[in-house]
Amino acid sequence: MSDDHPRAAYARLPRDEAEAVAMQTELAGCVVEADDDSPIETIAGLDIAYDKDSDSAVATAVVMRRSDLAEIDRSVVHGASDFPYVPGLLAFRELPLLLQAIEALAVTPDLYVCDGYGLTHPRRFGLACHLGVVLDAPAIGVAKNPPHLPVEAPGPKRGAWTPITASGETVGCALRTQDGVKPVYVSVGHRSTLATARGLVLELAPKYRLPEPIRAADQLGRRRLAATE
DNA sequence: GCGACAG
DNA sequence: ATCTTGTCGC
Repeated sequence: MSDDHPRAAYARLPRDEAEAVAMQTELAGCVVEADDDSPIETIAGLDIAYDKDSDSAVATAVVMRRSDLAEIDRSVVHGASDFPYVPGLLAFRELPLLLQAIEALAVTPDLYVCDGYGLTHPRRFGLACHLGVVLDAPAIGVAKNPPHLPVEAPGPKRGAWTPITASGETVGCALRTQDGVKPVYVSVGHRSTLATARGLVLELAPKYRLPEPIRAADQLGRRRLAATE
């Protein structure tokens, strides 16, 4: 990313939905769909848990060592979302709190795994892309639900996958991480290729449907939210 | 043709 | 996202 685009500006909240869409359309050009040279040894899983009857939320980040998936760092940030959930604009709702959780970490992870889409997005700029571009760091997206695009179901075995295409371009893939379990939807966020992202997600999900860093962040957020009530 | 799209 | 525990099955 060049210096004429301050990262802080990318993280600011838009005044309305029209401006949000304009921001995404412009920033989509910043996404780098290629792997870094440096190896990925630490991975951060990110998530936000929302209180059922208030506007409070808890953003969590859990960093794991790639070699044995042991947790090496974690952070929890309590706050509230200023932006409503609007399909296609999830990043504006979650990014501010997620960035705070990341700042609270003691270590800088080599890769961020987001709960949601990366390039699998109407304007090819989902949460994982936005986060990756703002931090100028490798990021990928893992969603639990499929986009409204034609996707063939991958085979029943762990590791099976099918591409997700939009307008003739590959924007992600459906990946079966466990035998006979619903697939997850993987896409590039920033500074990664889909093949790398797919391989990593499979590697990070040796026992459950979701990658371990995401599972850990998810559980941590739920527990902290319940403990706060 | 329009609308449907993560959390 | 959230409401929700145990239970049936491999």
